Amino acid sequence: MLAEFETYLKTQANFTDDEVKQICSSAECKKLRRKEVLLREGDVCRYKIFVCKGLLRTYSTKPDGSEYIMGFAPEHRWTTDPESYHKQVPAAFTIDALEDSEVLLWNKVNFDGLYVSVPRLKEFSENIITQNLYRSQRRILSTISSSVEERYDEFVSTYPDIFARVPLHMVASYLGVSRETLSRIRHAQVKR
Amino acid sequence: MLAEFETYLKTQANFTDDEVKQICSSAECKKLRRKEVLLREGDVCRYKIFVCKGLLRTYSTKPDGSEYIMGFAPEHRWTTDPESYHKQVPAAFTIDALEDSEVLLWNKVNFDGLYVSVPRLKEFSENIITQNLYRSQRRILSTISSSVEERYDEFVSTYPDIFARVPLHMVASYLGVSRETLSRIRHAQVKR
DNA sequence: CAAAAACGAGGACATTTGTCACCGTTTTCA
DNA sequence: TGAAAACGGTGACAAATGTCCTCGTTTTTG
Repeated sequence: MLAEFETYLKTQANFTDDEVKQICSSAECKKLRRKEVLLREGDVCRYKIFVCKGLLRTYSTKPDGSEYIMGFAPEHRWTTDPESYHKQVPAAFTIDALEDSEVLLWNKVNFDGLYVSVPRLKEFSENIITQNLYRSQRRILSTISSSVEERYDEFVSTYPDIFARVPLHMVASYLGVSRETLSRIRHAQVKR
Repeated sequence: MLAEFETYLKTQANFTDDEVKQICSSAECKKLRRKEVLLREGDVCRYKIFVCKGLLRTYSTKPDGSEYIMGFAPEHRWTTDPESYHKQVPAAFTIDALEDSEVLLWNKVNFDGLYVSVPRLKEFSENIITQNLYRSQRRILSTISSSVEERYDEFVSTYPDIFARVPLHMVASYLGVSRETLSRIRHAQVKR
């Protein structure tokens, strides 16, 4: 599991072998079964998470039990509850596995410790956060400026790999519409 | 104008006098008139921006001329086009002033240079970015899980200072609905 | 100061979307 | 493997929202 992460680190940023070794040494490997929960809403998020294999989902639950999907994290994506991790406060989101998955975990103490021995990790980490910010902003612009159909098409073409692996009702939730609405849109598209 | 920023720096993070001086010395002060454009969509965003006085707006324009408001930046808020600044690529957003404003600007070379002389600035900067990420995520959750009326109430109570200073049609744009829809919601509320 | 622009509201109507109920198929898992 | 759950779709109807229009007031600006 670590081997895959090592090649990721070397291709993404050009960390040295020694730096890679350091980063790996403070990671915790964890296998997740489908539906297994990694972080529960209300708990403090203890980890930064890197997905080696599989697919994670981040969502929020309303009192009536309905779920709202904030995002998906497939292989080679980092994820966490940023606010909970950063400030060590109760999490707003639940993170669970949509497929059997393999993840690497770093707790805050260990990860912050790495900043000392691997200074460049700080830049790398900031890059990851900033990328998540771009993604969020694009999604916001998309929701306030585009029709549901346009947003659906955008999702399919931007994340074809994810689209192929998640049920449609989760895509609907991600887009902020009902299952039925998404179904109608798809139906209208096949006719064309 | 710098005096205000200095007190901000000392209260927010506890930078030393010397660090504050360093940070200020590479800033560029700029006064903006209402409606003046600081960054134009398509140009490369050269600056990190700190608002000392006034109110800035970030928005995106569609080919038909319609504007979609990504956010507002009042006093003591940092703003920029993150992707454009970070990667020095054409900006997706326009930033202009809704009121006569005073801002401080740092270009990427200068700001990155500060990381060397003021190492703690890196943490501080990452904090700002992470806060923006929280904010974006809350907004996304809000749009996919709440009614327009709830989102309107949330906006008013979360940003009462901003709400009092921007026209309603911009709030509507920010929420992703038409002016008329917002008008109806407000009308329904006064009756209660 | 006066003309022009911006602003907020409101009505009428079409369109989109949500909700509810139901159905058949596929997948899951004990 | 067999029952149960999950999944995707559909129709009917109500509710929410967009669009287009007009109107009167306020604000801006030359």
